Parts: sequence; C-alpha cells; structure tokens
Amino acid sequence: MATMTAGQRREKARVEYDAFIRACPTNQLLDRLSDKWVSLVVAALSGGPMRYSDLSRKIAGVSPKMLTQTLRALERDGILSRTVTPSVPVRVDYELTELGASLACLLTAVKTWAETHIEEVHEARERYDAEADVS
Amino acid sequence: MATMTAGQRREKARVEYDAFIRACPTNQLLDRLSDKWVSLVVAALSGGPMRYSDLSRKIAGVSPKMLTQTLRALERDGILSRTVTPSVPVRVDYELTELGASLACLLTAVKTWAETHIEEVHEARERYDAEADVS
DNA sequence: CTGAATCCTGGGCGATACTG
DNA sequence: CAGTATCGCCCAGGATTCAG
Repeated sequence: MATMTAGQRREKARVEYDAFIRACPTNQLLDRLSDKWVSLVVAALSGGPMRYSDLSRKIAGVSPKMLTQTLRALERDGILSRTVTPSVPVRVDYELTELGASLACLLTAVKTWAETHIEEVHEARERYDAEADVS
Repeated sequence: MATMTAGQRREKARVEYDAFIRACPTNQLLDRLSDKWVSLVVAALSGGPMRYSDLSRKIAGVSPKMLTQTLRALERDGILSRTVTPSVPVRVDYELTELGASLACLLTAVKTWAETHIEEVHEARERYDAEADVS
C-alpha cells in the first residue's frame, strides 16, 4: 500500500526521534539522573568512599541486583571507581572520581533549586487540586 | 516466627525509605526530570508558547495520551500554563510560567555539563568495555 | 562479603477508537 | 482541534538462591 496509517507514521517518527534523542548528550545524562538509585548512590558517595555493604545499608531498601547494576553503570561511565582488596573476606570500595564529583555539583544545583522552589510547586498543586474540586 | 527474612526486612526499610524520599524536594524534582517527555516539553516551550498540535508535531513520536499526561502534570506543578480560547475549533495554548522558565535554566545547566563532559564519559566507557573484552 | 543467575509480577506506556 | 477511554504488551525491577 502506498500510504501509512497514522500509527505507522508516528512509529516511524518515533524510531528516528529515539535515535536522535539517544545521540543527544543532554538526554544521555538525563537518563542517568532519571534512575532513582543513581542520585542516591552519588549522594551517598559524595561524603567519601564506601563499601558495598555500607551502601546497601545507607540506601535502605535497595535490592542487591539494583545496587550492583547502578554501581556498574556508574563505574562504566567513569563516575566512580571500584577498588577490590583481595583479603578474606573480599573488600570492595567505591569512590567518586573527579568526574563524579563534578556531577555531584550538578546534583547540588538541582537540590538548591528544589529547596528554593518546592514551596511554589506545592502551592501550585494545591491551587490546581482546589479548582478540580469545584468542577 | 520471631525473625523476618532478609526480604521482609528490606521491604520494611524500603517502605520507610520511600516515605522519606517522597518527602524530599530534591527527589520530587528528580522524579519530574526523570520523565522522558518532561524535558522535551519544557525544551520545546522554552522557545515560546505552543499549541497542543504544535507540540505533538515538534515532539515526534509522542502519543496523545503521554503528551496530555505530561502537560497536565506540569500544569499542576505550576511549570506551565494552559490557556483555552473557546473559538471554533477550540484553541489551546501552553506556555512556560516564570517558575517553568527557572526550571528551564536548570535544564540548560544540565545541558552544559553534558556537552562539556560527554567526551570523558565516552572515553571511560570505551576503556571499561575494552577491559571487559580482555577478560 | 560481594556479587551473579534466575524467575516472576505490576504497571507504565503505546496503539486505537471515540467525543465535544 | 484537543483531548478521553480502553486494552494489551512488555520489561524494569524485586525476590530468591547460589557461587567465589
């Protein structure tokens, strides 16, 4: 058939757009930050090096799978370093790299914005929800 | 039984920690930013007001459902304003609020960081992957 | 202690069709 | 034009178990 359905056209556009998005550094970073555990790990490590078990305790509720997955991804990206001390039992330390530290600065900026404007957001929500009640 | 399994303990910790996290402004903001479409919508609107159909065209591949969902969430948070002009056919304009504009600034900071350091990240990845090949 | 491998479930997201 | 309603798929992520 010569024509595409609306869905097919959107699908095509989506695939192309996805490629564009994946190639965009900003979105790559946003994807990282989007991960729930990443910011927690970075925040935890910004206070200094920590062991695997320290992290799993400090970041309560994380499953070993997700912790490992997160740590591996961040190590791959050069955000943190992984140091194995072959003692018995094994000891592994994680530490932010210089790159990771600069990323932590970004998180600080986000944190600052959040603390500065969270009240406005809450007020906006209450206003919005109040209007919804009326209707 | 008197004791809890590791899973149960972690589950309990997770629930408590979730409550803590939800109350944290930084994480609330991170959650917003984490949404794939949010940054795209904000970026699109940072160039000026747009209509619904303009957005769905500019942000290729977004389904009407997700676009609406995203717009509603951002409106609720006071990030953007929704203006209905009851003509025939209906016309709806979306525009960043002042709060939304300040959020856009944050995105700019993220963008700057990403563009500055993306090379280092890529190099780190290649190094990491190269080592993986050896083993 | 630090993970790797496996199974499994929930709900987020996309596609589609329909309304004012 | 600007959405709403509904269905179904898929896979991210949690639980669990085992290994070095």
